[in-house]
Amino acid sequence: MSTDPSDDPRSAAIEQLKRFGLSTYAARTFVALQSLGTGTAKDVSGVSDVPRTRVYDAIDELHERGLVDVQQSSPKEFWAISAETTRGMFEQEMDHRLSVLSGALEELEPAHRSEEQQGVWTVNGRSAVTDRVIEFVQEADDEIVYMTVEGLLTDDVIDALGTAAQRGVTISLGGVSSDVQDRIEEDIPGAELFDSLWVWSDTPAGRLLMVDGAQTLVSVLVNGDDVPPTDPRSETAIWGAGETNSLVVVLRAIFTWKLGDAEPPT
Amino acid sequence: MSTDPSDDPRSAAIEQLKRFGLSTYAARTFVALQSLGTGTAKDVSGVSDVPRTRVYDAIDELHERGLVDVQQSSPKEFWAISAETTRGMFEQEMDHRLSVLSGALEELEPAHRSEEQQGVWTVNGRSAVTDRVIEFVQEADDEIVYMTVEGLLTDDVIDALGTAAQRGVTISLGGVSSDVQDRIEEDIPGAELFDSLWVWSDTPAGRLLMVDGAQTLVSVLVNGDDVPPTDPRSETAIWGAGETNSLVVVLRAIFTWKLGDAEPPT
DNA sequence: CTTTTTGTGATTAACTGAGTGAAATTTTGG
DNA sequence: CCAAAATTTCACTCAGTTAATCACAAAAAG
Repeated sequence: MSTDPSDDPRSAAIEQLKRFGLSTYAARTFVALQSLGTGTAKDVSGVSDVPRTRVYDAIDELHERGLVDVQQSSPKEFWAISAETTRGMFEQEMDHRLSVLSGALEELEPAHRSEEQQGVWTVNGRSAVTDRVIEFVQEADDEIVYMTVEGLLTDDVIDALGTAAQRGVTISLGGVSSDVQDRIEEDIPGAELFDSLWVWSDTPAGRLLMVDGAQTLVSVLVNGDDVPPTDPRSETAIWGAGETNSLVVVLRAIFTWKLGDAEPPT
Repeated sequence: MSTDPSDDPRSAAIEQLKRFGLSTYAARTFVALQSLGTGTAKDVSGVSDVPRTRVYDAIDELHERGLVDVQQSSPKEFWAISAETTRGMFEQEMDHRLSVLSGALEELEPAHRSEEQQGVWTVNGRSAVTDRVIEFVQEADDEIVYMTVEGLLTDDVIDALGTAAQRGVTISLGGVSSDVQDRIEEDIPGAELFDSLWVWSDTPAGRLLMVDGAQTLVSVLVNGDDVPPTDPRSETAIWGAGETNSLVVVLRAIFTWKLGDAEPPT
């Protein structure tokens, strides 16, 4: 609020640079140089609130990272790389770090994951919930039942469903308004569309997913205490896995009944 | 050396997670959970050296970020998302932060950059040098002279040269062994290849670039004090811009003389 | 009902990093 | 060539953050 990116590009940039691992002085110095293009320690100190005597350390840090070039004269002059080059620089570093991380994590990952579970797990945040949905959809073998409200049927979910459909998975999709039905029929040919099962519209409804009758997820849109309802963080979900998981059992019963499926509950 | 990623995926992962903004406890906890798949505070504390009573705070942090799901029971159980999902999570966050950063920086960037310069700038590190080379090549209008040693003629540089060639820029390329010449002729049709100008091979040679007779760069491969010669960091360059820049004047003189160009030195 | 385990909160210690100032070096002007 | 001013480097203090420990409340297990 106090630092809206568009309001004050300075603080926004400084904030991000710090989070990318620069010290406060280095971040401030770089931003100052960015607007100056070129300048001495004095110039930098003038527009950046960095003590002049500390500008040199900051420059060292930046020079090491390749973000600033230095002119060996007295007074020394400093030159910041372009915004575009900066982006490329960090992009590369992040790519690298991501590879290291995921490589290491994969080595640690145990063989078996998320088979039979007793309890029910909770997830916070829309993107985390979406991730979980996609994960489950990707693991589907036979059948997917997915009920959702308009806004939450995003492209990535549709993609995952489409891929599953091609794999031969039966897909039942509920809660979709007629506007979007055309698109769905195009992207997911085999999908069977059904209407919302119950009083779905006036509640803070989210999504409802069942995969192979053994993995289920339910989400709601919370009018959080400090979070506006439009905020992506305002979605919370619970999920459970395994034939005998309580959440799974309940949802399977409901769906089997309502959709009039052939399979009887176990 | 003490923490080779492949030697110890644990510390490598923890290191990266911390750099991505997690606290030490959160990082350790996540890594522990990653190898456990699922576990209680006690379990986590056992394998991670995190005090048991602090595991809960760490989990809070991770749950906020969507990296861990929680089971509301007693004892609470925790579940870490898969390595793949973790990567996706951070990838998305980094993408976003990069956009914010480069957006803010572009707003700050002054109109004019790197026109006439008096001094000579220094750059450290191979990637930074390469960036500068590409930047200059992209700004070329008339003529590029580029002399380099084999290993430093990477794909991205070739791409940039190719683009410039299509723009109608004359390209002279030196120091390329006959092996690579075929490839060059294919990628950069108009390029004129010439042999190394002088005793180029036994020196710690790097590259030598001149653009439009007004922008030049010279690099050497330093056998750094603490840096092995193969290390990408071991390249250092100086560059200067402007018709009257001293480095530019010297190099232009040499090239004009050696290549027998029509243009006389100013 | 007692004992053990689990979860929450408060408190202390250690450390990193921002900020300050003095000393050494270099430049500039006489 | 010398003196004054500025530039640069270095050492130190202080504050804020975070790791770590401890004490206590709540809940399960026996």
